[in-house]
Amino acid sequence: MLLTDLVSFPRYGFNNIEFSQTRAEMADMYIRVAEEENEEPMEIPSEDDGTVLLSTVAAQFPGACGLRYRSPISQCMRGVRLVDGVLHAPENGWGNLVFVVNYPKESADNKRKMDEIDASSAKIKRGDQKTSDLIVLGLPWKTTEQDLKEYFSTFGDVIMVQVKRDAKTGNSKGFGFVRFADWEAQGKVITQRHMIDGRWCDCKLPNSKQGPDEPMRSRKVFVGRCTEDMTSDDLRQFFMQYGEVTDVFIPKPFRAFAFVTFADDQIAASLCGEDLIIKGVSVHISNAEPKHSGRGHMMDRVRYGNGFGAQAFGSSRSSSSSLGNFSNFNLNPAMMAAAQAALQSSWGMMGMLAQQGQSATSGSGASGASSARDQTQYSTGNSNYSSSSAALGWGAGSNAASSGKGPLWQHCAAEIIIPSSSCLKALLARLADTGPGKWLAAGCV
DNA sequence: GTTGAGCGTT
Repeated sequence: MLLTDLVSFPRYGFNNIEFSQTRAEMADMYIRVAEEENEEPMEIPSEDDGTVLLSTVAAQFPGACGLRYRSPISQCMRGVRLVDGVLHAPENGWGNLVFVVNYPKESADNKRKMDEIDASSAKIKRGDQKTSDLIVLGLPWKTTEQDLKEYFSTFGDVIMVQVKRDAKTGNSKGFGFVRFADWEAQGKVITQRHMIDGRWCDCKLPNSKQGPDEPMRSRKVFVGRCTEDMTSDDLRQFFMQYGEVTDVFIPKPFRAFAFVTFADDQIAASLCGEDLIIKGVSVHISNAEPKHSGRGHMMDRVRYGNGFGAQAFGSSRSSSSSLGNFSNFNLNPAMMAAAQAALQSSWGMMGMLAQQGQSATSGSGASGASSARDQTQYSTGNSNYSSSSAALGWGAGSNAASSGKGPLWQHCAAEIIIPSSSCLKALLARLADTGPGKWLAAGCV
């Protein structure tokens, strides 16, 4: 700390050499965070009570789900306590330790795999790294192009900004466009929200730049049974633990549901069918239906119970996903067998696949029909669905107990349709995360 | 109370 700092912040009085921090004094403190242990740390602001919000970390390190640090005593890496999106200081305060960002395992794995794939495949198609205009939604009326340029320049070279205005009055319409010179800047800007002149704004690929079949769709999940006290920040902080969250939408007025979009469609797929506890409330995750779709798929899906029956669409079309496209990922028989074995043995985590515990009355015909229907509905012009799809089945656990007592996996029955190899991958990744399934990941995924 | 706003006079 420089002398001038002491002058301008008199609370660190000269005679208080040790800077012992009371609560009040911890306000405006920064902690040091880095992507890797040896990299140059970035200072991240803490809250008034000395905690640090995970969302603050994620604003600088998109996708972050926690922090760790090397204990000066044990020399081991230690995790920072995380409760409801709030990071709590280690016993002796944050001090000058450098905290290292944790990323969700699957996300990191996927990134690494994609890197490997990129490196190994000679055809480096840099073509899809061209930037495009991004729409900026939610701008304050007063925001000018100058303001926009100033704000976005912190992410990279801005080569275009526009604020759309009413031709007659000249009033802002509350949205605009921005374009970056480089693709990395664009990627970062898309994956976080932006505080511009006092309002939170979202940056997205404009509709005109999206494929006709909206590849984003499969990265989005529907969150049912939300309560009114769940803010979008709550949801963002909660879902961050699974992977990078790029959007949260809560309809207003309150309607007891929300949408959460991930950067990675596999993470979205892997959550479908789950009941998760947020703020003490059980919410239900399922796939997000296309926005302006005709009605009627709900009935098809509901009875299959595990929610997988209808998540067929879009999953193999994520070619514009920044994290990759696994549509050419081939399932070999060994993997199929391994997956099936994993599912059949009672590892107790099948609940994650079929927590609904519906009594699984449908056979393959019914849910197959549902998938096929979804396919025709959403995958127009795409015929690789069937070639990359796979179905896994296992025998029904007969102990019904739909009351919710007993291990969740006992409720699983009938079959799970895995609509694409990418979904299977997501499943395997999650299986691998828990218990004896670990070998699966090492060997097969 | 389980399926969502707003998208470019280029």
